[in-house]
Amino acid sequence: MRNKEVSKILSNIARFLAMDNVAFKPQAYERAALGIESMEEDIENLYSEKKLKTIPGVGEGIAKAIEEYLKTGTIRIYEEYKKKLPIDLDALTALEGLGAKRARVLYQKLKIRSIKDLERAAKNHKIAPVFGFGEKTEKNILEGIQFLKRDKGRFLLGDIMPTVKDVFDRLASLKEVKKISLAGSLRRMKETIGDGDILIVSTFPSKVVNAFINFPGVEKVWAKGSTKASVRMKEGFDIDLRIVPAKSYGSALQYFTGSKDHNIRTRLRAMEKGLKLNEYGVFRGSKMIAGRTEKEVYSAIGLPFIPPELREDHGELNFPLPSLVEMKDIKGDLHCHSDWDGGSDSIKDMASYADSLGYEYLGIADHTKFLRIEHGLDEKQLLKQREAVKKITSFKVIQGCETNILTNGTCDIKDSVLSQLDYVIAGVHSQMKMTKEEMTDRIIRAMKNPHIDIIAHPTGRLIQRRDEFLLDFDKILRAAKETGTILEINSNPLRLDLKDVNIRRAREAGVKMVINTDSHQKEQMELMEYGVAQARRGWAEKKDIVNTYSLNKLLECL
DNA sequence: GCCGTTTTCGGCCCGACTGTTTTCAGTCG
Repeated sequence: MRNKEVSKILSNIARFLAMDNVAFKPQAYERAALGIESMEEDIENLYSEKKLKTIPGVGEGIAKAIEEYLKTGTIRIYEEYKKKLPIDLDALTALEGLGAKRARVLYQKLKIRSIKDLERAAKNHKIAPVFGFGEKTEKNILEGIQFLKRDKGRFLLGDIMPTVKDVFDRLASLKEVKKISLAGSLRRMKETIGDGDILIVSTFPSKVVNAFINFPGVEKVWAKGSTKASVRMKEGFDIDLRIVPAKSYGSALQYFTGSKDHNIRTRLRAMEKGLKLNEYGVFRGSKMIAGRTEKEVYSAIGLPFIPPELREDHGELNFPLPSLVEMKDIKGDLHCHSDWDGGSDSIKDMASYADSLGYEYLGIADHTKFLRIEHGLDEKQLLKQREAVKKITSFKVIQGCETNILTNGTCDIKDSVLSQLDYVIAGVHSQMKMTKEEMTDRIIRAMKNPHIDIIAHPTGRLIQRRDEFLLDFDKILRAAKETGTILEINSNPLRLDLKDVNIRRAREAGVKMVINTDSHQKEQMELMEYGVAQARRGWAEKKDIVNTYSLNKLLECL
């Protein structure tokens, strides 16, 4: 399958063409790249069947280019462009405010190929004198480089959300704000976020903008106008505010929520119906026929309301949409730690917190003995804890444990004790760099232990910190299905493991999942919303998630 | 370069903002 590489090359050609001010071809190449990226069939098969031109966006010229690439491994015009402009375009244009055209100018005038070259030139004040650049641009470039270095430009959803919610609440309380919503990737609940987007309808935009740029925590104002303002928060990320007229609120919200690919799809769908969709509304000719609400906008182009979490151009326009799991469906949290291990709160306090969240039950699953650093419990302590749990009558607590999957796939607690607990979670906490075969076998062996019900954070990733284990995930799914093992969706914003695409694969494989917070203190139970959001991004329905079940049904399946 | 209920030529999404310029290009979303 070479679809990805073909798509990437066409997309790069598009950028080169754009730099050359070639008209319309860039969009054509970009569109073809998009068409190839999103199609199911193998492009090499299509080529051998002489069906390249059936790909949307591919015609005579691009079909020839694809043929050239599949035959020779390269495309002549692409090689020529690369020779003419040997620059790290992806890295350079990742800088806020620097696009392809100015990157080209910088190469031609200053031989800048990389971020390193750029930083050196900016520090030596070589950028500002270049025609079209200036003092401010040079300063912005330097700041941009610092920003990229520090945070790679993206933030964890869970890190950014509390601050944005605070700004959101402050805005919402202004009497000049009539309507307000989150937008962008934050509304789609992506695991990492570039910046926060907030959309409002206001009777007095300038007043709102002025209030916004003076909120506590605002460190720098990038831009302020009558329809948008953009600031850097002291935490290091940006928040963009958009002000739109009420009659366009729905279309603007749809537009600014994205994703970009979803928007391209919806616009194409509108065009097919002889309509035009933009951030101002849905238009037939010059007549506006929808725009006030998102529902109205989708309906005008013949679509049901699509939940923001699904708007990734992953088929949401074509499939019957799932009825997504919601926060209110969650009846309990099965992966919480107490002060018996490294957690900070007593089982009783954890239980009353779960009660306050409106849950029906709480599962305590403390670490076991292999994890010394977490004060893991041994067999004796687990049985003792079991007695303690039984004494709690104010709220339904069930007892599990989070046992360790050792390198050979066995676990660190005897089966004779595991069998006495209400359920068992198992997770990999050591030796994470194994080969794909070894790690896959290790986890599957654990799944085959009849006492093990749930695999915690199955792929082991820490977002932006640690890669997933090497795993044959299809094999894992088959084993989970065979053994009836439940895969965890860990809600910790650093983990979100399973991640959205894997949740969808699990769901399609008929594997059950559980959304847990892995709380080590009671307040962390609030992280559930991030896990639910990822489950929604993975198209999960209530029936796919076992902690939406009532206690009896849950115990039956554990 | 692609595409077609505006159909084989002529249009392709486009408005806001910034920083540079001295009326606009580049970038972003």
